[in-house]
Amino acid sequence: MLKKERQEYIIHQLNLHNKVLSADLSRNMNVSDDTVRRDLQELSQNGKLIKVHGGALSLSFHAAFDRDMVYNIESKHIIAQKTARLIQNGMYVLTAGGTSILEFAKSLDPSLNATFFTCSLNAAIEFAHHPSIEVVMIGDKISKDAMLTTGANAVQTIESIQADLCILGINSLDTNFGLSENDWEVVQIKKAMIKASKKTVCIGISEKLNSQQKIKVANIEDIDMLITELDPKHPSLAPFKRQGITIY
Amino acid sequence: MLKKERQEYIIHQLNLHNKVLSADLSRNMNVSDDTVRRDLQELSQNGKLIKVHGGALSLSFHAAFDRDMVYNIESKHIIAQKTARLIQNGMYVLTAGGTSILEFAKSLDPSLNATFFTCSLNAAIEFAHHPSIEVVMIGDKISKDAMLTTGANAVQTIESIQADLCILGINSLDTNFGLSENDWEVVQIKKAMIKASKKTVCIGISEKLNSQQKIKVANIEDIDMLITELDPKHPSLAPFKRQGITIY
DNA sequence: TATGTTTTTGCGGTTTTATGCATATTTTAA
DNA sequence: TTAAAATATGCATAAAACCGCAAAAACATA
Repeated sequence: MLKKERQEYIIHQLNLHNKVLSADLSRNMNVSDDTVRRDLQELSQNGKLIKVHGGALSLSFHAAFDRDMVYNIESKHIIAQKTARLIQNGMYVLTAGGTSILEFAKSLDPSLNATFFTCSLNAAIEFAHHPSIEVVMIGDKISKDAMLTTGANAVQTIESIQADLCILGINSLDTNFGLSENDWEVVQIKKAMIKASKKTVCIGISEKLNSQQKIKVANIEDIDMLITELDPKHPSLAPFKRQGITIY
Repeated sequence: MLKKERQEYIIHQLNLHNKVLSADLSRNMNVSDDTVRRDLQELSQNGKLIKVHGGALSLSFHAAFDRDMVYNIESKHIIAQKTARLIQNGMYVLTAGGTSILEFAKSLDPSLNATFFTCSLNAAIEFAHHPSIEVVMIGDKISKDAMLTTGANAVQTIESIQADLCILGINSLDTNFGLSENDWEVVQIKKAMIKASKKTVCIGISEKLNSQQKIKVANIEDIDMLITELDPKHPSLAPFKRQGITIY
């Protein structure tokens, strides 16, 4: 069994069960404990899983645990404020979920009048706290991992909207592969959102740039604008600018 | 069960019930008391919970205590547990919002398999924390006061559902005037929910009984069951029993 | 194909961690 | 005050992690 094969198997098992035991892995794959441990270590370093004594846990497991993670809060604040400046009175805006979106919702000008459509429960609640904007929740079955409504019904609803702007949190953005995700259902939603909007804005911390995930959401040319915590002139953003994306 | 997994479980239980008993934990997780104690100690040191003799308390416990609802927290717990017993595997359940509903969502048996439809953002989030139930969010414009989706679209969606049970939090219930509310939009939603369900259950603390509000949601004969914190035999419930409502 | 280089892997020995148990002590509640 | 329950403490044990190291495999390159 090849290294890459093994690691994919591990991730697969993790997606399936949310946890794996080192002993199980080494037995099932017929390799030594050390090899498994090295695999887990590597995957952990690449942020693919959480290594713990005796095995590993999936990332989504940890996410709920450390919701007080103050790690990137400063960056997200900057992003939120930049993004908030884009919204003008009377706009119709589509948004998905993610921490960046939540932060953005909190940063909106209190006097703003606009209409937000969202699939994210948490974003909807955040938007609803705003005194004057209108919030429309797009209904469907809830995907528990993402806390988003997903499914044919949601997609259909989105298709019936003509929005000015679509704001998406970045999971992975790459100049070649474009915007990608690893949850098929969520991808369907985001694709529909992009299609239903005149402009698409991607927001997220720069860490998420130049990485790929399993499923493509959009080609790089479908993205109109990119907002990170970095100054628009920052060299690491130049490749995206060359692809015709407005950096803000 | 891995250490981190256990600790995750403990935090989860705390978020749910605001307190945990060491004995319960060690039994549910099949580990020794010592292990649980060490976990609690570690979590306490990391500021994740407050350790007390016999178990632990959630950090937000005191915050929750300040709120006006604390007064009724015990009652709501009783109501929630009674209501949870009504739900059986395979059921389709419609629910609106309210604190009673939220408490109910937390009390569901972890092994339950059922499908919940709701207009309430907070309820949806609560339901989505459950490991196995399916949650469908009914979409539409969000009413900021109630944090519910309301409108023609939501009503139409509800009409397309054939539910076994409809669970409504009581705002006001009166033997003559029936169930009433003071928000017209919310009334439309609740009416639709009752119509779309085989049985309608009203839950809420007994304080809400024998009061009226502006707009009627349903006649008293449309209510099949009433759940309060009181014993079913309590005299103040007798008038409702006489109207043919099952008291539980 | 041969050859040198890098990567990957498994092994032995050591260290660390996790857990349960026995026992003594403290806390709780009747 | 007293019995029961919960906690702390020290210890034993097994499992897992770590650390080099050397063999094996994969790779590159002439």
